[in-house]
Amino acid sequence: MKTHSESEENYIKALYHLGGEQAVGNGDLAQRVGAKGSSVTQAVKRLANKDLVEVIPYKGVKLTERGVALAKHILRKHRLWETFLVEKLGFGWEEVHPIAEQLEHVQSPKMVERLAEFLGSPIHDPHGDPIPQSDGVIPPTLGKPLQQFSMSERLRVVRVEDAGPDFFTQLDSLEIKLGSEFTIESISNFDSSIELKSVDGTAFWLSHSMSSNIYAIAV
Amino acid sequence: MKTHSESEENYIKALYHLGGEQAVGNGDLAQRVGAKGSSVTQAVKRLANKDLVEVIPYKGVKLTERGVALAKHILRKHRLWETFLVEKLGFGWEEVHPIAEQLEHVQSPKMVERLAEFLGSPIHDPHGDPIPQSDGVIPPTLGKPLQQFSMSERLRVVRVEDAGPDFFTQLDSLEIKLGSEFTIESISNFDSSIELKSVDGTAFWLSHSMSSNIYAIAV
DNA sequence: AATAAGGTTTAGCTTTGCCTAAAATTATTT
DNA sequence: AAATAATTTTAGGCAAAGCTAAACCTTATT
Repeated sequence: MKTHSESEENYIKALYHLGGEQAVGNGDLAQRVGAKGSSVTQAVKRLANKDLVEVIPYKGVKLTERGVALAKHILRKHRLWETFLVEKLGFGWEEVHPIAEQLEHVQSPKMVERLAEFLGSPIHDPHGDPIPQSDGVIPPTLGKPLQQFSMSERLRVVRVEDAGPDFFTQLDSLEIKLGSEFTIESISNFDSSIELKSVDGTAFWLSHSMSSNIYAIAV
Repeated sequence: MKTHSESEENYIKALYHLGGEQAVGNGDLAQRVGAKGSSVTQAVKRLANKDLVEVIPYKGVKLTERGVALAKHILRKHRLWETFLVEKLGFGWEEVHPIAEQLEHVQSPKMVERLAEFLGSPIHDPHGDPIPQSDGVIPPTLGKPLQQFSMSERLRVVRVEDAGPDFFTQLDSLEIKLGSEFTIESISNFDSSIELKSVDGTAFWLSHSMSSNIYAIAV
């Protein structure tokens, strides 16, 4: 496996995020990597030369098999490092993303596997997102948004969307963590906000925009 | 503190390694960073613009105060990561350098301090080299080469030079680690090789080239 | 079907960072 | 002190990656 520039890896990541194995439009990709369309056209040409993507001019770009494998590997590193930062260094889940974004480019397969082992071979990161395994298998993405639960259901939070720092701050102040359990106390017909009751009996309301970024399983 | 490219950081590191706060010649720097003299001339111009070095054409380059601070900070990161890789991930001391070389460029002061704490605020890395502290103070470099000890002296290994993978392999096969204690059993007048006796009684000979890269303190 | 709008590619420029070859400067040696 | 050797800088190229503006396809609208 050759070595790739950070820029290249960022394109691969973006492509995987946007389309998985499907084709992605130039514009969407440009937006995602924060570059102009013309820069993207050039970049994907370089990637096509390295057999990481297939390009159909004016139509779209698609990861090759090799591209998908690379994307998964980068994602694996990213999520393992996030886990490290939270579990071992005591970072909050809202602050790890930008650091992991740098760490994910460090090249050392051996280190990645040792790190995974050191962390207890986790299959979900601190946000509940699945960590691709070394063989490329991706563990299940758990949970459904809180709105999809009904009155009186008991649930456990298993994943949160990365909806920006303020979202995480709000979660923290409500003491909502992965693993927290609640019961649906009531559901507003007016604005789809939800009232949750925690195990210790305290109840509180969650706006729709909050609850739609929180995923849980019935328990 | 602005952000610097990896190339820039490598020049700063090299400059610090070669001359500390003293001026360094273009050629030596070129050799150290693995580039041609002409590339170095350009690179140091860029660094001078950022006020990290002072250049006197045809004479030499010297780190500014800011440059020295940056160099120390990079070295701190490098040695903390080496410590992490050995202590937490179980790497051998011969394999951590190239990985730490990548990790040292990751930018996050907070992570560095958390990492140091996580490792127990070490002041020496797995090779016994001092880890610059967050305030820039550099702990003492311990030990003197084995040749400088005399017959019958009892010593403790506290540092080894990074003399390449084969050197480390040799150390490992002789079970010489940081902290190992020996007595000088004999010293050859012919080739300056040294016979060491370990605490458990086994004795063995060390060539001059081996022993000159091993540093110890009397104990 | 023709045209306007929108997205994509090409062309040409910029910076970083490296290269080789030639010119310039400093150091060494006779 | 002059000549030669060694080192350093300048000049001119190249590739990666970004940009803007202009040209070029596609798609949607009339």
